[in-house]
Amino acid sequence: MKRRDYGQYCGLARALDLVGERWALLIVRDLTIRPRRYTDLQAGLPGIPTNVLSTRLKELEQAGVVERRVAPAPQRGVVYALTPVGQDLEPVLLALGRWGSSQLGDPRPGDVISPDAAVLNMRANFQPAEAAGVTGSWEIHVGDLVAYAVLTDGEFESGIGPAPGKPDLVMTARLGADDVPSYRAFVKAAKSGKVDLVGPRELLDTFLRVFTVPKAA
Amino acid sequence: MKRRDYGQYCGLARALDLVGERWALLIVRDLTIRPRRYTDLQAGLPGIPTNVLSTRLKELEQAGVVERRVAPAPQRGVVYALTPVGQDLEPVLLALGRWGSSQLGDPRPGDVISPDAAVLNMRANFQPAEAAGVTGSWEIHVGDLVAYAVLTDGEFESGIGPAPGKPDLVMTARLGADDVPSYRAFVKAAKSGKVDLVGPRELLDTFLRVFTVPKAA
DNA sequence: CTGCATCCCCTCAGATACTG
DNA sequence: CAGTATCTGAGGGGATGCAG
Repeated sequence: MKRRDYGQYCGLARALDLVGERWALLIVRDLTIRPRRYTDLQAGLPGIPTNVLSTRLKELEQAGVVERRVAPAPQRGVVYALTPVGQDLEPVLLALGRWGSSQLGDPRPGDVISPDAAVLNMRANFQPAEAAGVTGSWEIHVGDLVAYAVLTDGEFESGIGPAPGKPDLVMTARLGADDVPSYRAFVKAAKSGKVDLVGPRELLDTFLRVFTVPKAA
Repeated sequence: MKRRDYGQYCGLARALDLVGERWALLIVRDLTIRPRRYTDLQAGLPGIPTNVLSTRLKELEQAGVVERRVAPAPQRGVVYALTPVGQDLEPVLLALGRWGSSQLGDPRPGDVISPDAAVLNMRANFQPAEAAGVTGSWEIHVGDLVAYAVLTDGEFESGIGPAPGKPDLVMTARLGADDVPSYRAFVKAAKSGKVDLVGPRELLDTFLRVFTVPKAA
């Protein structure tokens, strides 16, 4: 299998050789949330041709970024997961995601908003400095989307779906009719008080402090 | 001009829409070092077809990443430079560069090593914590490549060519016959003492502390 | 000499259909 | 569920042409 490459001895060029092909980093994005099956990835990447997904998975596997596992008895089937090398891509995803977010205006009609994107966005907004020593758990509801964040003495974990265990604060955004259920929309709603809370109110401020980027001066 | 896009309301997807096309980030890489002319870019990106370079520059311009300037009297001609938005991509380049470097083995025959790659690599290795309060200037020679780094009370600047002003320390790597003149090769040489110095020896240790990533335990 | 535009070829993305 | 097979067309790779 001849892979075309940039032919430069350069970290950036090598990175692009490995994960620069179309769709590759979006596949990695979905896998950072949790391991997925083939059809999960298809569903999370609207518009990806099945042959491209198939090809990318093979390439990423060969690159040592993705691991193909045959799941054991209970559910059985094929599951794709990130290798440690693939997990090391998270800073890249966050850097790209932050930059892209700053270039992201209002959603255009037809834009899909996936739960994975929302969780990535929350992670990209995470402020480790503000989180130092903080413990707590939050559950986020925006439209159909449910996600959670758990802080254990500053250690951050997040994912799609209801929080594992009982969350300290459940937050449900009250969206306008036209609002798309994104992490952005949630934060916007939360900041303007358009959010229903189940739990202590102070934890909302904590959340906003730890999980949003402060406005530049 | 209809640009295909991922159709996701997601920072990462948007970033890839804007700078995810082939060659785009390598063009940005070269422009982070300094503004360039069309032919400079061609020379720095061996293998890029001229029509692709032309197309990318237009796309990047439209994306607000690159600015096309018509240089005034002295040299006259067209110069491409990064806009502030484009400069904000530096964390992305560094993150990708770091990851890619970790996946970068020995240079393969035919691999080109460009000065831009070397400077990006030095920047990616920069340790702000170690640099706090440090002032000094270094000039690096590896094969034909000359680059410099200047620290002014922790503020970091770097580029291709001889240092502006008289450098505190000039370092020239003694390469083996097979060694490719990369930043990596320089660091390797410097760490093993295979480097000729003009200036105080302690500054070499300072350099290695500030401009290399410490080995993980 | 710089700064592209044009042409041709061919790979690869995109879409759909189909199979173990 | 997890892909493979097949077709089409856009766009990358490479060479060349040409105006300012």
